[in-house]
Amino acid sequence: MVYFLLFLFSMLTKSEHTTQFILETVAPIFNKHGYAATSLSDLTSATGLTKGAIYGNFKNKEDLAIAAFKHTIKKLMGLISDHINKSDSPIEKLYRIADFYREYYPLSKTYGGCPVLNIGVDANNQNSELLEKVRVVIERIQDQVATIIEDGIEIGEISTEINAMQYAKRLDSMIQGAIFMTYTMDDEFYMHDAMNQIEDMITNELKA
Amino acid sequence: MVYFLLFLFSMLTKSEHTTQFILETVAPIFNKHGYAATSLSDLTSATGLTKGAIYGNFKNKEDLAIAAFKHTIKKLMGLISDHINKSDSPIEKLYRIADFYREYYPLSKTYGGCPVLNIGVDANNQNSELLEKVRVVIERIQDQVATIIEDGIEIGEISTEINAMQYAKRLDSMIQGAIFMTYTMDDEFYMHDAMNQIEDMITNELKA
DNA sequence: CGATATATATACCGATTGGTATATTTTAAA
DNA sequence: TTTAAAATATACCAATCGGTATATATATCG
Repeated sequence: MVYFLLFLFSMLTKSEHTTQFILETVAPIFNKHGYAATSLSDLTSATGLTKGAIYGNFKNKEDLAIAAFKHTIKKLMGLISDHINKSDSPIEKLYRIADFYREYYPLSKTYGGCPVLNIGVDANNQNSELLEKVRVVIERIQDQVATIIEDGIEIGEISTEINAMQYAKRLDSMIQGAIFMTYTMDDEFYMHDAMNQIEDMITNELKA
Repeated sequence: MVYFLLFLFSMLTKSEHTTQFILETVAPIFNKHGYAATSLSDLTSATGLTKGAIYGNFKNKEDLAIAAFKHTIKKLMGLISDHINKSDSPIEKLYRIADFYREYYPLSKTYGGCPVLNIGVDANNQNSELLEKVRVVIERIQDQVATIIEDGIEIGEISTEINAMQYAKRLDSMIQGAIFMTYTMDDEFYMHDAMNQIEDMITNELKA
């Protein structure tokens, strides 16, 4: 009975809540330190739980790292989707992507950095399963941007000359470069300059 | 006597040769796996030496990692300088930078990846001393590119409208983004597309 | 409440970690 | 060739690693 009421209100059982709590606490640590440099003791001291609790909710360290990555991605993708979908116009959505990333440095810091960049670099040559998850996320992001561009072409907002997927990849690459530079140099110039450049590209290259 | 002859021929004593050998063997490992994920046993088994030999040549693991990073940077910077300096014209030098990076993926793989990207991400939130070395390298690269642009402005090859340092940072950011995407997706499209874009920028924005 | 199931804590495992003190080997110079 | 010094190997250290078996505590439900 109590279980049913709990389920109605929060959609989470007590144990599911613990799982979520672990993910939320642990994700920034994996994101900041990388897989190998994150020890179980880091995780127990951060959560205040013991290894027993953690291994009761996750099979092993790798499974936890993968779940933590997915957890952060889900949150970030939700935020950018919300921001983009405040407009219906494809070209406006593209401007909104640039607008979103202008605040990405302080925002992503909350999650311990950009998970695509950090886990992407960390997993390469190290953890093929985690790397595959990053690749899937990148492909999903690019598909979404390419779809926006294609929609824009269809309704005549964007030039028919544009190769949607190629352009989506180009934008993604520029954004990731700006993220890396901003974090490494601790200087938001890179992010803001890249977004200025992307807005110019939308105006001068994409607009029909 | 024998020492003097050795010095004449190779400019390296036996022990200096060992130091160089360790660096050359160890640098790609640190570059691929990151600092924390590289263990002393990885290094001893790769070099065929023992911990005694390694700690006889380097103070500790961190010092070795820093020396290894500098070692790889020195080699890569030498290669790009050689490539660029085949031309005297600033605008040609910029085209030559794009040309160099077209082959950067297979080239940098030899060294275990791009040290700026890999160590930059790995050292962030982990190793402030190593991060500082990466920042110094990035600043040096940007200074060199900015100087080329300034030279181009001075001799009338490049538009006076251009902010040299800002443009150097923008190019650097785009290149690093292309490196990250190329490595993470294992797809040279990103690198080649970015270099096409950069060549267009040189032609359409920089040229006087 | 009492019984059962679930979740968490405790205690422990062998293996590995970075690092060091010392023994041994190799090198350089007389 | 002998000797002193430098370089390398060996053996060891306490601490920590990821993981597990088991004990304990906490929910859940009849």
